[in-house]
Amino acid sequence: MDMKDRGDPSAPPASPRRPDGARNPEESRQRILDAARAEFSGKGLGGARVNAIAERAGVNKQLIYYYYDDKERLFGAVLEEAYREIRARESALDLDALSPEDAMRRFIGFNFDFLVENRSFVALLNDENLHKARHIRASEQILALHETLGRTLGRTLERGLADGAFARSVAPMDLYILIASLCYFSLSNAYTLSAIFATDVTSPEKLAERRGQATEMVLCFLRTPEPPA
Amino acid sequence: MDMKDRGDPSAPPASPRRPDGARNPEESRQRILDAARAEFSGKGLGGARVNAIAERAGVNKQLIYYYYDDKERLFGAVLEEAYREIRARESALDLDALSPEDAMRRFIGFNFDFLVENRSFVALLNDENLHKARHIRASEQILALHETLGRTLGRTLERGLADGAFARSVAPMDLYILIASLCYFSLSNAYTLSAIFATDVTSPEKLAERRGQATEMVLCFLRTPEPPA
Amino acid sequence: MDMKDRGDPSAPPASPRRPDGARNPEESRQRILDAARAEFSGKGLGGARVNAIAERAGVNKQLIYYYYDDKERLFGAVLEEAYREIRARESALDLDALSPEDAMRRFIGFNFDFLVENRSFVALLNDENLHKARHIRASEQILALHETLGRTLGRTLERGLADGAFARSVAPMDLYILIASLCYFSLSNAYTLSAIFATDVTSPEKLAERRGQATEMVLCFLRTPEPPA
Amino acid sequence: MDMKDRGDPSAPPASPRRPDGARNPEESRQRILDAARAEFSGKGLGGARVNAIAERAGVNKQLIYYYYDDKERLFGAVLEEAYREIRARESALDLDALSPEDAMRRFIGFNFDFLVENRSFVALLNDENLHKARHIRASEQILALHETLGRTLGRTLERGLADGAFARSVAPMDLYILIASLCYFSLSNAYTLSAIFATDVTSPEKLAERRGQATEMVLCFLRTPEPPA
DNA sequence: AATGAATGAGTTTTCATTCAT
DNA sequence: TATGAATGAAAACTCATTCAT
Repeated sequence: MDMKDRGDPSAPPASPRRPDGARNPEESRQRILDAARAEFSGKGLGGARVNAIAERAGVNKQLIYYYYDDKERLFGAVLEEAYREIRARESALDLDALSPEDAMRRFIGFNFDFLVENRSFVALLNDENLHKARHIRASEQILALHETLGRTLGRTLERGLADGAFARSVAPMDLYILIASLCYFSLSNAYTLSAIFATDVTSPEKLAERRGQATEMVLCFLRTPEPPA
Repeated sequence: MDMKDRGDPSAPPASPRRPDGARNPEESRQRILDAARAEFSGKGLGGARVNAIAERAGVNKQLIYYYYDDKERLFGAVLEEAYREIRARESALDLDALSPEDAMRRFIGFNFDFLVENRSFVALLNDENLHKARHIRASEQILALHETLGRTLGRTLERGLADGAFARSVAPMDLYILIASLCYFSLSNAYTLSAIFATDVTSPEKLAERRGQATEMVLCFLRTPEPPA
Repeated sequence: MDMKDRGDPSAPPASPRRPDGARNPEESRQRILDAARAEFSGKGLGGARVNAIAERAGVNKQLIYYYYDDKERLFGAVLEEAYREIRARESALDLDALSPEDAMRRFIGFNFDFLVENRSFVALLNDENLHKARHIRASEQILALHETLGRTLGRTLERGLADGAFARSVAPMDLYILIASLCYFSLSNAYTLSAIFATDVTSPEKLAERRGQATEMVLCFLRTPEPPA
Repeated sequence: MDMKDRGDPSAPPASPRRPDGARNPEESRQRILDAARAEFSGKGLGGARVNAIAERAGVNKQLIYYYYDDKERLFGAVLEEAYREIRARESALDLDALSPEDAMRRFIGFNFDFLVENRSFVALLNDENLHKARHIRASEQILALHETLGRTLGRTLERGLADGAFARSVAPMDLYILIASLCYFSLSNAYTLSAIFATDVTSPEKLAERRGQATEMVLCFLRTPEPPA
């Protein structure tokens, strides 16, 4: 768990030029993307300022338009990169190599940890929902990333049902949503919850505790046979 | 379950005047509040337009300033009203009159249903988190509303532990967060989830199913004794 | 010939407020319109600067948007007012009270003089043609103004044919276009013609001469029977 | 009448390279000029976009600056080429070989036809007038092209007066302007006229008719002796 | 001869807010 | 209590032009 959230690179390197002064288009693009992610996750699409992004990135504002056309598309590109990252890491979990229960623990733990360490992704998603997922739906890339999402989880589930580790049958999508709920909510709503309970609900201790509870909860659920209706 | 979400009153009554032509300050205030809620929940604080709110409310823009001083305070007032409503209904549940398990089912069901029927509240909270709960923290009223939040849930929990219905001890706040997670996430992230899974995750059927799963999950969890660490 | 071209009011009154300091929305609107006409006719729609219009009008720039929504619509409003003026004056000519030949002379003379004194109208029309008459076609008002345009000219023509003053039958629209050509071109192309001929083609003497020639030309044409094809 | 208007080459050849892959500076220059003419005549100097010109020409934007320094000079070059063409064709008419009346018919017909087939030239001139003929006056080449313009027409006029074909003495420049008026106006103002009269004033039939009328008008005028003042 | 990257100045437009009645 | 007029600051975006290769 050594990932770093690109969400808030407070100290932008002075210039996108290479030490030798040469231009570096690839780096420029990436710096813009990083700065945009920080700005968007902190202020939302509407609240983000293109000016601020340019400053954070240390590039001329117009360069943003040169590469990304407009704010909307930049937002889409940021989302795309963020999704690509989580899905890539998820694919690397190699759940099939673990026992169903361990695989499930690992999947839940990964999701929890990823969100904790990528708080900006949480903020991005919230905002994307405000905009009715407009950018996601416009991005074939993002949609393609998720075609296999249910698959891995589904396989683990089936293996568990087969070997008796699990006793309840759930649709993979539903299971995914339940898991994501438990990982996501206390981060997405960290500020309101903390205000209301007058305590920091994202302190390391609380997070550790909640990570355990989420895992437990899902496993309890899967282990218990569905009660007869 | 007959509550109506004030979130989107698309057709504003023609005028805040009463039939007899007299002015009606209370109604004006409320119309502004309703319009603001619709606008804020649809566009966020940053994306909402004071102009649009005035139009929705069918009042002059300046009247908004007359009553609410500025956009921020208007947002705060909207939040306040929304919180007041959910907490008031929650208090009316009379959990103590039910068996611990039934009380727990009722509490979860209520939360689930309330959010389903008040999608605008979900949107409002998301946005408030983007702003680091600034308005909530500034509102003594909202904070006061929550002083007893853990209490009722805690009592139910203790009753269940006492009579053997529950076997696991959780801090009421943590339990509340777990429950809220399961109720809230698929609504707050309905658009992104629906896009990604290429299906409507908030169809009535899916919602009913998820309501059941959330309840089951929490009860399984509470019934199962904590495994020895 | 005492009309004044509103095209270039170089010295804008300092403020749209009345001497007593009161606001004066009607005057504000008109000042914006006048300033816009000057700016548009001098620079074209694309070259005109909203800023410059605001300064000329002595009003806040935003007021322009308050009244006219955007630059395009402002341009349309300017066109509309200009067309309304020429057509109103034209209607006031009372051609039916004159002999056909005098009526024709008067019509031609009026058109010539109007354009000379409203050079900004000529510039406006040129620009509108660059934009494929987009604004005219969008304006029902302008279109309505012209429904009777051919009528008056047609009547004069017929009267002349009836009493033998004229010997050639032309469609009123065609006649109108021929007349307008002779009045319009040396004004619309004054700069290029003057450059090419290294002389001022719009000197008062030249204009007077051309006015006479245009009249003569049309009358010669109308008096001469159409040669057998 | 087989000339083609370079005004709107919508499909730019794929590349300025020759089939053998070699660079082709002369072609690049010409492609830029053609693209510029299309863009300028469609949008005006102010509305034209250097970017768009580059795209139309299929060359890199910077190449435009390499060859033409800036937008203004490019516009001047376009004008220059356009003027060169019309004057060259005009010189080739060989009016002196015809009877005065035929020569006059030919001159008028040529002007009419040239403008019909070079609508972009008309648009260019309109725009140049918006800019007070700045570019023409700056171009010695263009000015030189016109030194003899009045000459040919003047000779035809004199021949006609001498042999009695014409009865009216006009300054060649004035005659030129009258002729040009009749040829130019319904093209320069085609859109506004068509809008106002709710008909296409540049349909082939209308054009043919107007061509005849213009010729007739000028000849009537020249044949009729000036009335005593 | 030709190109992709980068920029600075400016443009329209938006928007919360205040003025004056 | 309610409104139409007016404003200043800032926003996104545009565009001709230059840099560096």
